[in-house]
Amino acid sequence: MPRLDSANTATRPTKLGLGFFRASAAEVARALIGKVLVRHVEGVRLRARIVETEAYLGPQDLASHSSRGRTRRTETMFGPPGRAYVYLIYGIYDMLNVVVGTEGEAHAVLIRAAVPLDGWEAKLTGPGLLARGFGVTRAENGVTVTGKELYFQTSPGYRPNIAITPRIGIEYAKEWKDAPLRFVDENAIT
DNA sequence: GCGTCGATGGCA
DNA sequence: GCCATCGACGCG
Repeated sequence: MPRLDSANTATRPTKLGLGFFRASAAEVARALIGKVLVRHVEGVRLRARIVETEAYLGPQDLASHSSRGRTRRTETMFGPPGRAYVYLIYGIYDMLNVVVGTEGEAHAVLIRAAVPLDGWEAKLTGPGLLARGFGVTRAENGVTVTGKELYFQTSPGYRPNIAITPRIGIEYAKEWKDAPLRFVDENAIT
């Protein structure tokens, strides 16, 4: 009797490759719910299951930084997918995003919250705290998210219960403020 | 429990 | 003069 492949892959997390990030921002944002963010830094491995994301589209999306055009800050967004777009907000917090879609499109997914794994104690209940908890700062702007220090994994056997809502903190974005581009895992307590 | 507000810096 | 935020504070 042959061993079932699905039984194999169902027990071991696999790393998400570049292809995963070539889809639309909404698709990637939704697909990242329940996946695991992994960070290797200074000999330590940090892992957390993603429970909240938001999709930011190209220049037409008034909530997206790309709507202000290609500038020094947004340069990474307009680059190839599969890289981290990290910027400072309110002078205090760094935000971790992943560039997705195709190069030049400037679509990105904001990682907003996660649940720490492996006994790691951390508060990752918002984008500012998440980046801080993972030690991600603007120094990581432009690094690949399919490398050794920062990457995503599947979470075999985990089934998120996904809710879709408007994005947070973008009241200024006119007709885009109500766009259903925020994805939340209802299994998690937020 | 909820609303309000200050911190703090890069950006257009 | 804005912010893709957070936590502290004041209510009652």
